[in-house]
Amino acid sequence: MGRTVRTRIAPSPTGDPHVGTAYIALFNYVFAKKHGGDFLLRIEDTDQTRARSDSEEAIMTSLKWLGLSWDEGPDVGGPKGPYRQSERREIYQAHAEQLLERGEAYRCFCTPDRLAALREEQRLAKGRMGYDYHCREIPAEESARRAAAGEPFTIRLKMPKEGTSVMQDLLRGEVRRSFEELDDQVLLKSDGFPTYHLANVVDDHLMEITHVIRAEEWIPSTPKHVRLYEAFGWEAPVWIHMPLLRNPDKNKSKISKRKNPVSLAFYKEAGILPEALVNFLALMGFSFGDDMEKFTVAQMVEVFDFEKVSLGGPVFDLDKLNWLNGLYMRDLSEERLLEEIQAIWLNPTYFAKLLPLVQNRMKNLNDFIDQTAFFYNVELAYEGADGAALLPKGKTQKEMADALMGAADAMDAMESWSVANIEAALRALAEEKGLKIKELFMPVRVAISGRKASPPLFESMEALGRERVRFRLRKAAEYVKTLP
RNA sequence: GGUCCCGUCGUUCAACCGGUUAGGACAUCGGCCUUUCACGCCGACAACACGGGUUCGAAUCCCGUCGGGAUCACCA
Repeated sequence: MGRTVRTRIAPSPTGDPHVGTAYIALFNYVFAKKHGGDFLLRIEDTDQTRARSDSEEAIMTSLKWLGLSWDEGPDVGGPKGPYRQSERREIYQAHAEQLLERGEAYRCFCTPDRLAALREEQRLAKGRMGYDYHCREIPAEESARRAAAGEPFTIRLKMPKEGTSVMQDLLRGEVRRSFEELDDQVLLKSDGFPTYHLANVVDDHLMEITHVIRAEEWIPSTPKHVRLYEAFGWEAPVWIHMPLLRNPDKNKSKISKRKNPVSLAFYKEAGILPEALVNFLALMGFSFGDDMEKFTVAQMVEVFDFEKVSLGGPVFDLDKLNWLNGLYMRDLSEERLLEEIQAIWLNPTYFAKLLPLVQNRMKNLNDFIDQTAFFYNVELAYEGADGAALLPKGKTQKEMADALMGAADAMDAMESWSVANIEAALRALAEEKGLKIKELFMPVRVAISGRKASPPLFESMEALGRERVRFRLRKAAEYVKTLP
């Protein structure tokens, strides 16, 4: 020991900052601080096709909002930078090259088509899945010649074909897995970018990460990482796999945006205080001791120990979060309470957004309150005559539930949140579902405003924000199933 | 399906490496407080997945079964 503890959170900027990211970040942060170590932020943007431009900044904003600040990262820099993987391409290429020279890896010239066909074949045969070593034995000279000739290739790690991989997990003990079921993982893609596996191991080593605290879903691929450390001749970090947050559905599946709000932005819009959210996240798996449930991150740092972490997949339960948040609300000073409310809703910026939407509908100043009420809360009640409009004449519950869920998905899928994009997405959806415009727009209007009469639909949705809109569309989809 | 991980009230977290009427919290249901609601307080309901072992004694240790989850990409 004696080495400074260093942990990291390594999110991929592919969308809205995820509650699971905050969850894992919290434990990384707390563990590092407990041991007087460093917590770093590294952006894993090696997938050029999925990265979203504004996502990285949103991630940083959200983590800061929660009070989880990093000692080194893309914004603050640090001695082991850069902290953005897209800026480290040469490093990965050099390391892949090194593995090639050592005979620990090889070039693979298989096309995506061939690999897809192979997978399909294996799936049908119900046999062993994974790469068939097709290119593993290509002689070095031939491999070099084909590469030089411009033939596209990936670089794969040579895994042992037999034997057992052993990994020590701090929380779970020894985890063994036979090499026979592990194939030769691609390390460097044909576009020259590394896969997670390579980038992650290289960076963790170069950044001197001592403890890898990540989600359980990584357990199956950890043997590949262990093998990589061996291939490089490096010392592996301590592995710690946290349980996965779960949906409140029957099976407790891994938390997902189709079933549960997962965006940190949603919780902020829902009026949750950051200290309550982070406290709640801590409760997922961790017990403070003495039945204490309300505590700060600083207090958690004091007492933290992985022995106080349990492994069952915790269900993310909004009820308890809201109760906890209420506790924090009551503790707030009037000054701070006022500040918070002003910051989120009662501010000129937000008013400026809403006023144009309702001005010509107003007969007096007080109408503003009535007509914009739905912009200031999260969940709407659909009982009553207006709610019944979620189900247009001649349409079935199933059809409309499907359409509303489709709308929720469409809202998520669009690149940037704008009035024009919202409208285009909804028109496309109506077409796709075979609905008349009003058969879709009225239900959507009711879903997001709770009323049949509302300010302009797309502008209202835009002002409401993506997350609340998606939440309401999902809720309306559930509600419509209960309609007569 | 193969492999791996997990398994205490509906949910969450306890019960130190075997001995408890299995505890706290959320939710639910009662009651008190209160013009109402909320808060607060009091109370009720409610769990060791199942089957074998080991042991004087098992929620706790071992094995099996069942259940759930994750994973099997040129995504992370």
